[in-house]
Amino acid sequence: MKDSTRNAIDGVLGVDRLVHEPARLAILTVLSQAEHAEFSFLEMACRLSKGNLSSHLSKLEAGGLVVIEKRFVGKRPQTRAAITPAGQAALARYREQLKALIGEVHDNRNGGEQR
Amino acid sequence: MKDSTRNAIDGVLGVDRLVHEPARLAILTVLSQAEHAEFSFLEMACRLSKGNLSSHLSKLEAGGLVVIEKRFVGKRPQTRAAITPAGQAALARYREQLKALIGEVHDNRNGGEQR
DNA sequence: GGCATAAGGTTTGTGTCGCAAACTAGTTTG
DNA sequence: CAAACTAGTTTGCGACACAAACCTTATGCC
Repeated sequence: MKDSTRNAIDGVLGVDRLVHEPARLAILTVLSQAEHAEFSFLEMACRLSKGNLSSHLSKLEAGGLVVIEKRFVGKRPQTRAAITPAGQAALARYREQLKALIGEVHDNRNGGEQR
Repeated sequence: MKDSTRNAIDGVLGVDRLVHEPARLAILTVLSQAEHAEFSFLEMACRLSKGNLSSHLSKLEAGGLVVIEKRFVGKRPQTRAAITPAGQAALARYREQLKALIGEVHDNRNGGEQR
């Protein structure tokens, strides 16, 4: 086993579970591409139910990766989310960790047996 | 939002959780590089406790992604694991899904706001 | 006005999971 | 023979993801 692969594995074992969860990864990815997004947009873009989206946003907010802004548009409440610098950093770090694992494994099935 | 990004998100939301779990991803990655690996090797290579490794291997086996071979070496029992074709396929698919998400997002913060 | 429907979310309930600690079984060492 | 080590498995528990139910305030429609 290559040392580089080993490092990649060490990396993946330490991924931030807050980012790793697919639903939240989707949310963060969308948010990383826009200034902010409103609840119903995320709901459709990420194909999440309202309940699910709500709780995931709460966790991301609790972790400081996004900020939630609540306001009124006309008489209706509207929730918007934006990624924070910490969120951008966490996402970038996550991408590096997974790229290390995914990218550097070539399909060389040379793989001699251990011991 | 780019359509390609949307597809990537759709992909990530449908990842196989059996593969997605970091501990199991590490196990599969190691196994994908060798014919087979024994329990104690995986324990160290993936930095997992015996208990953890045991239960993750059981789940991978239940899902058909690995096969477990038990045998005796001298008087001692030995457990070895090997990835199955289905496991290779699942891992390959997983890599594609995450590569799509991670790879194709360039850090163009052009991201006009929605609506 | 009165009633149904929808928008915009939040709260609750439930099953699953990951992890650590305890346990089992047999072997080697002192 | 007792203590310690190898090689795992089982159990207990807190955390979590998802879905379903719920809440509150508009907006039709009659």
